Amino acid sequence: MLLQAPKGTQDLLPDQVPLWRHIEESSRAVLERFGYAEIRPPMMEYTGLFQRAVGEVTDIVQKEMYTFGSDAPGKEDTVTLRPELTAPVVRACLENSLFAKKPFQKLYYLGPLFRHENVQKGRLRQFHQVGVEALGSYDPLLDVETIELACALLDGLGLDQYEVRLNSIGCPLCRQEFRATLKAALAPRLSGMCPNCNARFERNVFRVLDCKEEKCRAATAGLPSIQEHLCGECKEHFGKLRGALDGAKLKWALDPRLVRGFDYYTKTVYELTYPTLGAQNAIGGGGRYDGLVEELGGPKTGAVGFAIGLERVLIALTESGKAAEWLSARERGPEIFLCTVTAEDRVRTYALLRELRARGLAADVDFEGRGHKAQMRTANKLGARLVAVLGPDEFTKGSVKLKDMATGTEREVPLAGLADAVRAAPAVPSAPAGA
RNA sequence: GUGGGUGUAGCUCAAUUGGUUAGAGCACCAGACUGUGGCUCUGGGGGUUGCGGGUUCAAGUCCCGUCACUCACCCCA
Repeated sequence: MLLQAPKGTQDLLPDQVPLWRHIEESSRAVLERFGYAEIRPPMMEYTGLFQRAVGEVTDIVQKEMYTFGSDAPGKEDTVTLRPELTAPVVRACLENSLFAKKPFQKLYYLGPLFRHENVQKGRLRQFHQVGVEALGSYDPLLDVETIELACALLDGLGLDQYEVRLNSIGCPLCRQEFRATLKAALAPRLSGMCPNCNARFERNVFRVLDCKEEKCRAATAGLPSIQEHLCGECKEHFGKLRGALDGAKLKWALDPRLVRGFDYYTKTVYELTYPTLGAQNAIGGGGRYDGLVEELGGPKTGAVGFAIGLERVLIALTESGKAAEWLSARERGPEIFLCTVTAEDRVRTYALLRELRARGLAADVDFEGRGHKAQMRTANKLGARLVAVLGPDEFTKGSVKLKDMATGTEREVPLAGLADAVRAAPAVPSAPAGA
């Protein structure tokens, strides 16, 4: 291969773009129904933003960022292709003083992110997320809203196999206490655990809890849960959240081992998983991050958010058959395709085409110099609703036969009134027949 | 970074113990009383077997190297 797209990137070809637009449009409709407004931060940010927000010791910051473009050697002005969007959104809010006008903001985003990591199923270097950030409230009901919104986004696409896993990882205070307890309990058992967990013990003890190794699971089986170590405030918040969630009749499961990768999460964390996604079975995830806005130099602000991975949505959509279902049901193709008979007809036909388009109709014509029959085949393949054949006879008589491709019936209309006739023709959805 | 799997036509895949001119389905193109799509039938175009080297009378097949894709570990959406 002489030419190839960079590893972990992909071309979205014309036949798959409609599905992406479907995902995007469906998402926007749901998001706006929930009162969220779109924000579009740039594709790159100064590197320091992510270092501060995501955390120096995370994998993302340590080895997955695309960083480049310093103006001068030694200066701290390199930029990084955004590996996540919570930090950029918060930065944009602060920089543009959005809180001054309105202390409570409900925002959503939809677009590509970049992480330099090894690819596998459901994991790319350039990938897409739809996500929300609700900033300016500590209300547990807001946590509930975001969870329900995440579910509604999947529901809106007909995805119904997801599971919601929920946990609270407490505030920095109770978490620190729990970390100490956990380490103390784990230390004597380390020798019997996998090398990974030994590394996690230093890096991020909580991760030890969701190790898949049998011996590690056994070692952590009887360990204390974070649930028992939450401070009063965190416990109350989580209690209210759970109560409200039960009221919503949403199926969810408490998972005391659930932890999230970014430093900024506090209290509520949750994850939506989907079967058939492979090892990367999370289709979305999020949580509360009450400390981040202040950490980035803003006022003390409560906030919750989540992100859903669009490539993973697409996998779920495809493997559940929903994608094929949607594709076959959708309308497609031009309203009218003009077939010519002789080469001389082509210029006059093109003039007619121009007129139809000017009247707001989706119209098309052959550009490959194909025969008449082949033009009909093209019209059929494109999914054209109507076909008009324009040969010497038609231009002489000043009238043309308009063929309905779904029924095969034809009717005679005056050439001058073609646009009106196309408009008036009953709009039956047309798919290529016999497929 | 590490480990497994796979690279043959646009796509999905065949090809015996190494043995003629590397095949099929789909897709594409063209025809089937010369101005009408789908369905059917007939015909046609299309391959540096990822790339490079080696063994052999002979390599898609065996060996070495390399590249790519893919799945998984780590981590995440």
